[in-house]
Amino acid sequence: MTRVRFAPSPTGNLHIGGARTALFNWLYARSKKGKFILRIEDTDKVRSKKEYLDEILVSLKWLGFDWDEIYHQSERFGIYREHAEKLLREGDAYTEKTEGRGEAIIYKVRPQKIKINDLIRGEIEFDSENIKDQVLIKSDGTPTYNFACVVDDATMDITHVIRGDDHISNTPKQILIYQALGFKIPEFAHLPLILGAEGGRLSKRTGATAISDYRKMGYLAQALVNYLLLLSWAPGENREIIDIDEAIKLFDIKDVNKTAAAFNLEKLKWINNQYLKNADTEALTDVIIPLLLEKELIEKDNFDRNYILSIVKLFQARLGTLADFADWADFFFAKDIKIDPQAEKKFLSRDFSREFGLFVQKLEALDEFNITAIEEAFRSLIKELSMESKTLIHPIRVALTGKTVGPGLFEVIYYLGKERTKERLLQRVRRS
RNA sequence: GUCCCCAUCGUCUAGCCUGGUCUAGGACAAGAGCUUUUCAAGCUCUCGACACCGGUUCAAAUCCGGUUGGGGACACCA
Repeated sequence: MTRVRFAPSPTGNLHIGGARTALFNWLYARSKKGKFILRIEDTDKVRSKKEYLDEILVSLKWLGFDWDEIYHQSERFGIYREHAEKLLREGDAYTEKTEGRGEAIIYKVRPQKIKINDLIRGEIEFDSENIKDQVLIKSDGTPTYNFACVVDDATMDITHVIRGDDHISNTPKQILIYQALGFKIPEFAHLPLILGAEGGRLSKRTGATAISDYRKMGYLAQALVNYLLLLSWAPGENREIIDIDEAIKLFDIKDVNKTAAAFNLEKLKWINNQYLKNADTEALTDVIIPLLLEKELIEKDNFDRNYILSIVKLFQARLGTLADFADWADFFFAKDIKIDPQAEKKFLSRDFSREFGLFVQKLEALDEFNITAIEEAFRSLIKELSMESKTLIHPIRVALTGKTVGPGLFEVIYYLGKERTKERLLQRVRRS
């Protein structure tokens, strides 16, 4: 039975890199019909925080990575000590006393070559002469990362250790301990790192890194997972949009790339748009409503869901993120619209009192207020005024929406309704 | 400094294992145009890469070696 694990440390939020490691472990487990185990590496009592743990679990669930078992290292200190004492008895480790502190247990590294056969990279060889003796149990009684990791992976029957590239140099140290303890050595697969846009380490400066931040920014979990997947694996046949169930079928750890990949927000946004435009509009409306409430564009228990649904439909194909909706469609909900100063300057610096006034009259005269009728009214007006349609369309759009971009004008007018359209246009009419 | 990993368009990648079908394919971004109602949607087109040097071979993006470049690790952090 394949057993893999994701072992986050609750000393910070779940970030892009961690999510990617979790993704490949989870994907591997599901593709092999094995188990995905979550292990919380909370041996650092000072830096580990409950709120980080909660955030990590919520983010993993949001991404859809359900786990089969969960363990906390802080509950297993006895197990680590037992194993360390075994090494002590067998002469593979020694103790060292530091002033003012307790006694540390240290593993004695003996000369040898260490080979690992990485599932992604092939054979990697190390010489133990480059490895110092390893502290197993610190003088405060807590285990070190490399030791707890080995004891846990072995006792939890982990068959495949899939983790970031940055752990390659930990691997020989850990193999030494596996051997000393007589444990079976698991398979290793080291994933390439994700770099920031400028090639360096992924940091706050190169964009938000916490998964919860992407959620807040309006990215869909499926889109984020899809993007992360593409960062070092390709489904083939030039496909980019792939749902997780299909990825489970096609995934093979051997196909994972060796090269570090730069994180690119533009592409993430594009993928997010692909998911957004294909999303079920009803479901999309339900996730958008809370965002509108938050922005106070609608009031709790006092909004027309069907109306919101029709507006969502209007914007769905062009949204980059969910947050874009509130920014782009605000004029459908706000009482006082914000006019973009640039737009005002460009399209409303001249007086359109006459044109707007006449257009309002045309709209008033309509028997039926629908998109076709509105367009016909507009077309007849520009004909009478011998104007080009765009010279009037843009000013009207800015007066109604405050923006230079948006859905088709006649749809905007229709969904805005006759009253609000009139009101916003007449605000621009100077009485003489 | 020592050890380790990596190297195809600006970015993500396909191809590499099993050399010829590669004047290297796709996507994002960028640029141009169309959509005579905008673009932040759609469509069309353009720009753009096998890091370098040597070797093996009839033939190398593909195999081998080196150089250069990038990244990572060297804690009683995880």
